[in-house]
Amino acid sequence: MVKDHTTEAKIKDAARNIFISKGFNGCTSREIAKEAGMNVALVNYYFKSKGHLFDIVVSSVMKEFTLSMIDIFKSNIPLINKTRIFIDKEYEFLSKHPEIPNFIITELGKKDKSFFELLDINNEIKEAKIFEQIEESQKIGEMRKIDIVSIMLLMMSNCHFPFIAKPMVQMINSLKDDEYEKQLVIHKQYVTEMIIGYLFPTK
Amino acid sequence: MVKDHTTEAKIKDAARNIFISKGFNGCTSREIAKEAGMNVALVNYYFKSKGHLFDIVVSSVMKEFTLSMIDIFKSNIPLINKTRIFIDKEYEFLSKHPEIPNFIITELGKKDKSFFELLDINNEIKEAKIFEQIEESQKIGEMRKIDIVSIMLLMMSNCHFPFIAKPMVQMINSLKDDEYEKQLVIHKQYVTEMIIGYLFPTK
DNA sequence: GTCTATATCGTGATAGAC
DNA sequence: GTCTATCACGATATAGAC
Repeated sequence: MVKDHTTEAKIKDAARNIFISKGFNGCTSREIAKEAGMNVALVNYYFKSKGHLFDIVVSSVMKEFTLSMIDIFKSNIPLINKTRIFIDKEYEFLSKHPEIPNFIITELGKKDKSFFELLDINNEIKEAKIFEQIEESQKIGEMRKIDIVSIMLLMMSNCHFPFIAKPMVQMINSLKDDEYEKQLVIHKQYVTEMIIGYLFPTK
Repeated sequence: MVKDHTTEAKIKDAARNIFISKGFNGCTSREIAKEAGMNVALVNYYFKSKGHLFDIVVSSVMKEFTLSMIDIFKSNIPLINKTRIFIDKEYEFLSKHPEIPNFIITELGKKDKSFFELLDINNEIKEAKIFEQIEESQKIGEMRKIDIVSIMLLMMSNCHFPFIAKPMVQMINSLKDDEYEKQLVIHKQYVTEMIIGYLFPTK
């Protein structure tokens, strides 16, 4: 996404856009080259092969995606506020990059799944001390006692699905793009209210 | 899914399985023919082209998918029970066909989106009188006053996402397949509790 | 209906001129 | 570095034998 004007960066940006919206098998090397304003040969000159270029894009996108998620965990604020802000930031990020979750899920289902080792997201999360914060909040009776995986599933389900399933939901309800955008703004409020109310019943 | 032994049915079943798991561009006609135990020529003899066969499979899958969703709406039971049963049935259906939502969403993003006209799901839903039931429940103060699209989004988010994002969630939490299955059973309880609690605050 | 053989085209990748 | 031209391969689709 960086606006660098080197040839290499132009190719990578074009590849990113096309891979995300069409997937690896849904596009051709020539298409990427054309989007970048050049020839196929240059793509292979800089990135050796389509597959190699794809791997680079996937790593880059996944890094951006996971970092955007755990970024809020690092801040030193109360858990209940973190929860609100997390939902807020997720909707903000996904409004800008609505195709990324689908891209990651789809391509993750095929590949050899060794990307996450490379990204050491686990270390990043542990560093954020979010687990301790949840445990403490549950101990003092502020947060409902639910395992961490289910908490993550609840949060991600209600943040990501509205973006992932946009074409399906739009079609079922005959909604235009701008109507669906407005719906999302409303929906975020409901989601926040529901999740906070469920995870923190005393508030 | 019908176990018919005609050649045509064998091809359609094979195509269904492969298209759902790999997508249109992720497989070849030969692969489908081989899975069906025959030659490429026969596939085109019965279905004219790969694209035509794909359209037939998509229509069939979407019909099955939408009917499974609105089936529960037709029954003549109280709304709160319908809500519980809907979640139950969705998890049951998705456990059997975990790849279908992703398939529909992905392929829906590309195509010309005229499938739903063909399926007249709208008529089916209206026939089920679910809208009137929701309106009535909201009027008597039983159900929280939320628009129908957001209600649908809440339900689908929490039912579908855990299946759609399985590879991602599994990877982040280093869960094996059987561990994730157990997680889903637990999660369904939380989801039911949370949604019922939010949509029907007085209960 | 079912097969083998083949026509036609598009794709990934590279060689080689500039 | 950047281009044109080309190779090698695999894909869809079909013709034609049985």
